[in-house]
Amino acid sequence: MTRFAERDDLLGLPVDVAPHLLGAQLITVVDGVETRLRITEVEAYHGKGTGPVPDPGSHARMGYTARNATMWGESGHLYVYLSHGIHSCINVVCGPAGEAGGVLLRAGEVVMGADAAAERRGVPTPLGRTALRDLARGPGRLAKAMGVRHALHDGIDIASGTEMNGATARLLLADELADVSAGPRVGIAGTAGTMAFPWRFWITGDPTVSPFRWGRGAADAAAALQQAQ
DNA sequence: AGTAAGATCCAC
DNA sequence: TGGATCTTACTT
Repeated sequence: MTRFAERDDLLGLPVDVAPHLLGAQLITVVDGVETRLRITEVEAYHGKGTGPVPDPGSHARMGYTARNATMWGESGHLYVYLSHGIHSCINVVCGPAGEAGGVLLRAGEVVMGADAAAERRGVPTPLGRTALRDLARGPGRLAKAMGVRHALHDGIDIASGTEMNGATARLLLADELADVSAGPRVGIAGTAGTMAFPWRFWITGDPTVSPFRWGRGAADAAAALQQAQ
């Protein structure tokens, strides 16, 4: 925990950068309130033309669109998108400008500002052990707990720490690589959600890691695979 | 213009 | 297990 992430730290392929974000801290200051999150679970997403193989599960799989524009920009910004019309989710953009890629922050432990996070989540305080564990367990909960919203903060820069709509965000890197496990991504249809893309990474044994759930297409693919054997 | 599906969460 | 809730992107 010695220094903030710079743009160059995030210049690699998302799948290579992702494990290094485990154990790092995302720090937000929203309307003067600081919250710190120890990141425990992430997923890598590439774009069209990014990396040696195409990623069929990425928002940027088909190329540049208005929605995924931030993914194509320079590293160190946050791609914040709306999921299912309800939930904001946070990605750390990786790779050089002109190449799409990001690391989705799926879960973490709130290590500072838990009361403010609970208020944003609508969770009653004081927080019990389970409520504290669940505060940022899942990508939608995580963004809400940190006060980051799609409409306000898509594109916010964590490398410069520049303010955007009342918020700043930074990333404090971990000193050492965590004990990392890898597996299929959550909620992704088809092959992209199977072990063909083991691009979900988490800190082994950490209680804040979100419970695994097969994506619809992934479940179908797995069933078809079982059938074939 | 219409529609289907979605990187999710919560209550039943 | 299904409904909420709405945006995006693809089809007619």
